[in-house]
Amino acid sequence: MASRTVEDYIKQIYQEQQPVPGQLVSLGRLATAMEVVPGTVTTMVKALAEAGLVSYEPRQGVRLTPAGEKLALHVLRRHRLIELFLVQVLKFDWSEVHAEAEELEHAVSERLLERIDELLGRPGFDPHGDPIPSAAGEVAQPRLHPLNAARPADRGVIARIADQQAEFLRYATARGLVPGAEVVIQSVDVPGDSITLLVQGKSRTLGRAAAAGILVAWQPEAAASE
Amino acid sequence: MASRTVEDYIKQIYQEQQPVPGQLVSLGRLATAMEVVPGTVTTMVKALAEAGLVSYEPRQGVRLTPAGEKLALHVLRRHRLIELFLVQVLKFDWSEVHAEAEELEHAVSERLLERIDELLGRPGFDPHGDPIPSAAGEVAQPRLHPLNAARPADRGVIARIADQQAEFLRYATARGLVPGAEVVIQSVDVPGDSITLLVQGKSRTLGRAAAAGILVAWQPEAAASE
DNA sequence: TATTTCCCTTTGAGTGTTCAAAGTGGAAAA
DNA sequence: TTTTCCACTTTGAACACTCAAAGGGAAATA
Ligand SMILES: [Mn+2]
Ligand SMILES: [Mn+2]
Ligand SMILES: [Mn+2]
Ligand SMILES: [Mn+2]
Repeated sequence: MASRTVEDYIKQIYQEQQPVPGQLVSLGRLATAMEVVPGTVTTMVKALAEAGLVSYEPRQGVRLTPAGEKLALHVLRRHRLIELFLVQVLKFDWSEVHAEAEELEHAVSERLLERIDELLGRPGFDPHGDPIPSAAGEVAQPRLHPLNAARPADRGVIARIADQQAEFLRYATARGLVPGAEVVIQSVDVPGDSITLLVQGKSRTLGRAAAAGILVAWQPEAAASE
Repeated sequence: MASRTVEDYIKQIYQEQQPVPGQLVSLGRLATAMEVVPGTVTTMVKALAEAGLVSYEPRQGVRLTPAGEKLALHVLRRHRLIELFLVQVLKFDWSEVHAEAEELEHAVSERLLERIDELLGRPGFDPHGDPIPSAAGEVAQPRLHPLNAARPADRGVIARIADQQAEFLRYATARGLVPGAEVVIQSVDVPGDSITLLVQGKSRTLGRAAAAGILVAWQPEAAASE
């Protein structure tokens, strides 16, 4: 059985290499993310390589092996199912489930996870819109785009909040910027570094940086073919 | 924060010294219960004493300090609330919740525990009839008696199953011997080492050893005053 | 009283995870 | 080309937990 520490390292490597699967993750990046000194990561990564979970290229970085990726997806599945369970069954706010899931993901048995999955109706996405890997390790990858790349008159549905800091999630909730909400872009102010959009009948303006944390599935424009 | 290991040792010491609170628990007993070699317990107990959780009398045994007892009750509260939650909300069988709770009791936050307690309606007893300590550390101690000490015509309600091995719990379930069930003693066969009683309209016979694992709250006899 | 026995303790060692601090490789700057 | 610099690695040590095996205390037995 992988220890709690190993599970967290593998999950972190998966997330750091997400943008470009198969990409090398530098150990410095990992050290920052795991909040340990660089020497600790070097030691740990050698152990992970020994266990066959990563391939390690000294001074270049690490990347997950198939076994590592399988483990990462299992941990992510636990994490995200637990977050959804906490929100739907125990009425937690979506801004406070992450820390809790970070612990519980290492403690739930397969049997309990299966019960939770069943009770929730085999959901595909967690409260933040992140896809929940299936028990077999498959992940949905909907084509989403950050709000900051939108153009006026674009119309779509918020699918995912990438910035999951508690403060940002509370900010987003207060403005109706939650997965499932329909949005229409009203204007993009390039010099002003902001974007204005219509959500739930209200006009909202937010900066580019904030907009970058919100991912939208755009509706295909009826007029523009191809 | 007490580690998982420390919490388990302290809980075990509490349970071993339960029959006579304040009693010394021998390290050998503890080694058997924790499934480690005796030397490990000696080392660990010194650390627990150092942390102020137990008082250690070399070659005599250990006993919890007030701080140790407080910790034990907190862990037991988590364990028992989790067991009840698994049975009531996730529809686990009461014979399979123990192992799960043994892990989760170290992973749930105070906030999550509070939600569970609230959702369950601040219950006083777990699925096996064990009292759930309050957040303040108070435990109900109903006066219960083992079935093997019953006399013919005694009448009462099963309150607790002390033998919590999965196999015994399934055996008990199949015969209606569960907390809340009314029982009337029909006969006690001393040479035959068995006892016969009426449960849910059915007559059941069980051996003394099995009867000892079932605790009953007897109804005061109407006829006998004093 | 002398001996045996059993439990408990001590010692030395190993694993997993971490840090502080010193050392090194190699890309980038000069 | 040479130097500088930063990221990475190495080394030595600590902490929590564990075991195997040897040593010791004192109650029970003879
Ligand atoms: Mn999360
Ligand atoms: Mn975690
Ligand atoms: Mn239990
Ligand atoms: Mn436990």
